[in-house]
Amino acid sequence: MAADTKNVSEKKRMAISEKLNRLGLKATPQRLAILELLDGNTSHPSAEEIYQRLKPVYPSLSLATVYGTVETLAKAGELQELNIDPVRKRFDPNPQPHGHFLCQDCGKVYDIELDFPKLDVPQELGEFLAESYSVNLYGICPGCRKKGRK
Amino acid sequence: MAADTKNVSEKKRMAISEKLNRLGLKATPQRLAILELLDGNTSHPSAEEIYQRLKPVYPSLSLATVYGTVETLAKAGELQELNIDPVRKRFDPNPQPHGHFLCQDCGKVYDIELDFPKLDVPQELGEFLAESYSVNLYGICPGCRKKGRK
DNA sequence: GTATCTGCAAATGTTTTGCACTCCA
DNA sequence: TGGAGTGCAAAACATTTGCAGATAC
Repeated sequence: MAADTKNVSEKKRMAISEKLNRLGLKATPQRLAILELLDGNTSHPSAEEIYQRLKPVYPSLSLATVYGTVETLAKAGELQELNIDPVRKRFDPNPQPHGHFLCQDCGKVYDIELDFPKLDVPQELGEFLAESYSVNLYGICPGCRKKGRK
Repeated sequence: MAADTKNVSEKKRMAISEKLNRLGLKATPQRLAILELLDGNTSHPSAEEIYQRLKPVYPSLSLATVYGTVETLAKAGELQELNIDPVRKRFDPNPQPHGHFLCQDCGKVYDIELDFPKLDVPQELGEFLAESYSVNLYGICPGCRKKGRK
């Protein structure tokens, strides 16, 4: 069991490592850790949250490195920066445009399915050239609605 | 001519003043100035830009007052705060949800028409209750495309 | 070996806050 | 006149930057 788990994360780490090299980026332990944390993560953490989660495991990790890494990865198209939260950037390992919902009660960001048409990007919109887009919703999430009903 | 212009802005100011009172807000010179500046303004200024524009006319105006005023007005539903620019909030006098385009070259924010369906808000989306939403596009604006082509 | 990357600390820029004073209703 | 609103200065955050030392390739 433990061996299996280890194999799985080994494999995952190797895949991430190769992906980084393919992008011309060095596969440093910090980058591996950040990408591994984000992989399949739907909590849309901020830079600070990523830092706090990894600090216990990589005590030498610096917040500036987290900022640098997510910026590099966003530019490489491996993840997206979300401007949904007015206070801080959030990061999403899924670089495809999709809807997000910010709960104004608990501050959590959720992926959300919309029947909005997908927009292919880059796309010409009149004389504007759109290279990416985002759909942000604001309101109350299911959990907070239940709490509110008390 | 000058008299007409004065009448027009007099009327406008009175309308704004009444609107504020209707909302239970005091019609202070600062609020009138901010609302008058924003009225019909499609440049989506930041708090700092509003402050810089009004400072020459109202030298005592404080940046904190600008922040307070736009927050109050946004809560009252009279304008909307845009989270499109990762660095600073922008303000739009049109409180209706509509598309925005941020030019990654010049930093200008444009209103944009989309054939995306309008979403009535508040709206139930599964168990989520959406109270507002925004569609943000990122790319290059017509002016910057022309410049880039040089 | 070397260009890239990291960590640290300081700087920057935006937004918020506390509080005394002012002024609109 | 009283409570809401303003201005000021300081504080609080999020993010960026410069640079010296470390390290992946």
